[in-house]
Amino acid sequence: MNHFRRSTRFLNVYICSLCKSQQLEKAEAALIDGIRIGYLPDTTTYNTLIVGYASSVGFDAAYSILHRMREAGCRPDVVSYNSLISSAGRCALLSKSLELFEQMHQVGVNPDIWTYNTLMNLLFKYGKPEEANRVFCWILSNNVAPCATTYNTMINGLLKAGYASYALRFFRSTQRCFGFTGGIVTYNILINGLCELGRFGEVKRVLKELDELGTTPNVITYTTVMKCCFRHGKFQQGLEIFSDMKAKGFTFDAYAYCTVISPLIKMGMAKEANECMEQMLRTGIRFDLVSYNTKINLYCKLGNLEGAFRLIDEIEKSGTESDVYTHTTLVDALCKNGDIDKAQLHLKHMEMRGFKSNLVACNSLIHGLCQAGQVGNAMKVFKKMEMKDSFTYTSMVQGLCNAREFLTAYKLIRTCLREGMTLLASVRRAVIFGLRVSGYKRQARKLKSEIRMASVYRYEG
DNA sequence: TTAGGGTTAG
Repeated sequence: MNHFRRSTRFLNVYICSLCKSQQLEKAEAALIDGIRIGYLPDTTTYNTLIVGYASSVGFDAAYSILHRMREAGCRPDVVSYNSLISSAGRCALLSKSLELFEQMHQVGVNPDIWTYNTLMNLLFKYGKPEEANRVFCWILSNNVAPCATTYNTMINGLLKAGYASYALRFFRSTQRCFGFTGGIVTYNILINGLCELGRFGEVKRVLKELDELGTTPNVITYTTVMKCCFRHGKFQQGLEIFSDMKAKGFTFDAYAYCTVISPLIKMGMAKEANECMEQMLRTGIRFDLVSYNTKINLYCKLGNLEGAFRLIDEIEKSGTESDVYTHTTLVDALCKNGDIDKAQLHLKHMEMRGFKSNLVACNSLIHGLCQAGQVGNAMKVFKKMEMKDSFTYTSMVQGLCNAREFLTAYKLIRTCLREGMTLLASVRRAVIFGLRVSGYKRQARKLKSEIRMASVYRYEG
């Protein structure tokens, strides 16, 4: 008996390593070979396959393992259900996750703290913070012991839902009532959430608290603060953090590299970004989709569009699906290159592949059409767009000014202001100047005063 | 089997 148990354990370890490297066919073959020579698969074997199928194929494939498991006489346990609940959530199937939670009760499998943590996380992720909070209260009232992940999930979810003050109060109360001190993960969650909300004073206080606790910041802490600096225009400070990380000997992962490469591209420092990318390639890091998208963006900015398109094949060969970022980056590059026809063709290609029309791609197209002097065509795209933002209006108004259609630009800019959006100052000035020199002095005065009023309103708001 | 950082447009 012990012999079989030990052998099954070896079989499970082997199947697990195959699943992790996405070799599902080999994992299935190992299972068949194992049975043939008398190593009976157990619940852990099938749980391993659930995780393998969930990460490489998808929820349905993972769910089908549950039936195979029962047919083989193995009873699904809490790990089987937790893995499936999590997989359904990753595939945007929240109702399926909740269904599986119900099913657990019906078949007599008791949920554990992992089940509740996963559910809470999914409820926050899909915009249901009240329900996530109800799960937390349920945990407490039913004497299930929360763990660090439970508190961290609550803090993260509350911050992402915009309840920063409540998240901080929640953290303080877990410290007081449950003796939860919080570790580096908690502090990283707090720093990231507060950075996203622009509450830099509190970020500084949290960083100080981390230091006082004697906890060493890790690569995630640094990456988070660095991104925050770049996002708020503090490029020099961001680059200093990057140098500091190198000096301290941090091992850079794909997240850290992408965090620094993208702002370098944005700042027009393509040469430096390329050096950083080459460094990233030298480390042999496995490229995931975001890394590939960053590389595609870099190639586009270096003018290597052919190389950028070749990278799509590389992505697909690596077994990853390209996404809306991949294609939108290419549409923008084609527009900037003046290849408007190719950009429009690529947009059609995106639609055929099931990508919905997206704001960024339309904005790039409007900008490209205006730059190419096709203001009429740009206006057609503009009118068809269901959603517009300040980028849309800025490009369109700029295009109209270049075409000396100041009255139309005047009407658009007023709509934009009414909707509470801002335009680049240079574009606002161009419209006012254009109106004046074209003899529309009254409209120019009116617009100037409306712009002033809108800025006062925003300031007071 | 659960929680934290990275990608596109004016």
